[in-house]
Amino acid sequence: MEWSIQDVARLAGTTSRTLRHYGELGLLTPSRVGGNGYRYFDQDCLVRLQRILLLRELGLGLPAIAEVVNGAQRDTVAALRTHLDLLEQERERIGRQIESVKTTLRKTEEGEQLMAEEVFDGFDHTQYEQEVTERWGREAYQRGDRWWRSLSDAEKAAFKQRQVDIAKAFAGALLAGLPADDDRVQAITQRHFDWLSISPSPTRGHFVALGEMYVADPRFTDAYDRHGTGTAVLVRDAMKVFAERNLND
Amino acid sequence: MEWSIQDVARLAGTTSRTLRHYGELGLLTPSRVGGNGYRYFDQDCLVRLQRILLLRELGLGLPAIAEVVNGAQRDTVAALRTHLDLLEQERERIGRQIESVKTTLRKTEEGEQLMAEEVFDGFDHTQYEQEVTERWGREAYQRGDRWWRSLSDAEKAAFKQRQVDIAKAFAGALLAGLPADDDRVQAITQRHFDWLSISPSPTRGHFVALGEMYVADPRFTDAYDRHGTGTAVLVRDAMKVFAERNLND
DNA sequence: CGTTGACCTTGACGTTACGTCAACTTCTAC
DNA sequence: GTAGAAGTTGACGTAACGTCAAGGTCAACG
Repeated sequence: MEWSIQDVARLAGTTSRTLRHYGELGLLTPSRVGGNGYRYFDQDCLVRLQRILLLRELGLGLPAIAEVVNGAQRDTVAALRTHLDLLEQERERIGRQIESVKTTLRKTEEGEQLMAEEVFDGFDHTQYEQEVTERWGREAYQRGDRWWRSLSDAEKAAFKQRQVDIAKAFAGALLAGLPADDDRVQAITQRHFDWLSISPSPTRGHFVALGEMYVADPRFTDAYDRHGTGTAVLVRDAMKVFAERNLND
Repeated sequence: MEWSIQDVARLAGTTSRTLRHYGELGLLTPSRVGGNGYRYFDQDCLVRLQRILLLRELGLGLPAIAEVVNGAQRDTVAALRTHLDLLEQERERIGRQIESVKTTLRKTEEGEQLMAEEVFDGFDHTQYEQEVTERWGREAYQRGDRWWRSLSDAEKAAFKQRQVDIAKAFAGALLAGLPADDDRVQAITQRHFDWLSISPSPTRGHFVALGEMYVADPRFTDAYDRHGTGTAVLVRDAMKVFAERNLND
């Protein structure tokens, strides 16, 4: 089963523009892109979109959402459980808001003095951003951290050095004016892929999304562009080509 | 009792910048401005801010919120009741969302096929804008009703007669096959507008909404269609054209 | 009395998450 | 085969603030 971009937009109560936007950010990659460029989405995409919209409603920014749905939680089921938790919390918050308004209503009717804090109980919903990133951040961080700390100092240094070497190689390719689909660039991308594959092996969509993140997240672009401005963009393009040639979804 | 801008920001879980922004838009004027330019807010301001934040959470744009809190609902208590209703609705929507996610969770765990519509049940929260403006229209009608009952019998009779004259004129135009944007029809609409303006002068949106009410409310359609079937529809269309040409929002 | 630090002001420009054309291609259906 | 709905990629616009910059105000403490 497969849906067109308009189908999905209507189903989710959003617009096709929004879906394309999410595509650009590597948030929601179509499961299939036709030879004509048309985007098609499958069931997994729908579940992913459900998660995205949930997180958005909880007030998270799109980059934060990207980190959550791309990186951390490979386990969809666990992620959905967390979402349920947050939704319950949200419902409870609405409940507190209702009580607030009821109080305001009653006291206004009776001309009674009302207390400032109770007027706004349940109104601050900026808490979620923290809560969510904390929850997922902790999890992702712990996984990464455990792995990282399991390395010896020499291994750590080697890992860092490999990233620097690869970044330099990309920067050199950029300087030489090589296109993303050049064989030599793709060879570097293979090294890059291997380097990333030390952690659980990524699918095609995953790899492409990772590429998009490079140009979106300043932390990553810095790591690459310090070796030459524009390197990060080349890396992303090269990753896209690499994914199409070598990975299956 | 009086609060500084920072006090209010902290109480409401927002920022001072936001409060200043609302001030610029005429959404929330400080109850007092010191000789030094400092803004101070009293209890009424807090209640007003509560309403603003509520409407914002329901997805309304700031101009729409301005219309609601400035224009129509002078009666704070009635407004708060409406808000309570909307909040209950919102809570119910969250409930539907929770069910959606639960379904997704269960079916994902069991590897079952999931249905597209149920994945996104409760996700579209664009409905509120409509709902709120609709209610605002109803409320405006009720205000009109109170005004009506305050008139003497003679005044009521005169008012009715004018309506009948206008309705007959519209019916005649309909019989002659004139379109809504015909000058003669628009002249009648001007009379109609003047007739309505006896009650507080309407904005463009208000006038158009009133037109829509004519075809929705049987009490009104009767009053016009008795002079010829289809008159109410013509009236609505003519009002729309008139509003576009002569009224500003 | 001076100064330190928290708080206030008014601009003015930056940012996020899309909305909204524009210009063009592609599928669907009579 | 032609209309019309739906798709594409840019590119620019916008709403609701965030974020400086440059400066005035106020309580308090030494």
